[in-house]
Amino acid sequence: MIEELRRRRLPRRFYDRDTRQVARELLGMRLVHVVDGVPRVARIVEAEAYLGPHDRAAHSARGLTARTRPMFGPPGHAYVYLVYGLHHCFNVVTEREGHAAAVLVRAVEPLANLAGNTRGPGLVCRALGIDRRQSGHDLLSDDLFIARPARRERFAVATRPRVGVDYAGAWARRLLRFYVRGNRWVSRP
DNA sequence: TGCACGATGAAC
DNA sequence: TTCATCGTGCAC
Repeated sequence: MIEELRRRRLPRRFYDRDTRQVARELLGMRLVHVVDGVPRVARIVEAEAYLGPHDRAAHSARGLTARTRPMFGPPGHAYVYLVYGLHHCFNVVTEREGHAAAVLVRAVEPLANLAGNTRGPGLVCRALGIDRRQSGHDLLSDDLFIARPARRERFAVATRPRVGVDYAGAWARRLLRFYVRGNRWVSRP
């Protein structure tokens, strides 16, 4: 199964595009983390786009720091950070190097070797075994990557404001959160 | 060196 | 609605 998933791994050019487009198309994709030789597999059902330094809700809006460095790097890499001192959030870096945009994976549907709740970004990381040691990790690697499903899946996409960014003024009201309509694993339908 | 504050989750 | 909990970023 793991070789099949690796064959369907998304190429660099998938990530090197408009961040909203990437966020929307990430829905339905398989997020895979191999832990102790066991592939944990989940279907992405909710994601948020963070457009770049001009986006007041994005971490890159406060400039390049040791923490946010991966956001400023090439697309197709992980950006993982700690929020509220206890939860990790997994992001996918998008667009050309230097653009500093990313997509936050907010919820996934468990498919294989996952235990527990996955409705929310902190819970996604807990279930998949992701923490900030994975920040900067290449998503074209063999142990942490995103793959296409074996067959096309049809679903409707809902668009909403992002969660937890009220401090960002008008940017908080932008419709940059996408999820699979009707999916029971979405964190906030 | 100190301090205010989260791209959250769980309990009440 | 409240609170846990600590790395980060920026003010002294």
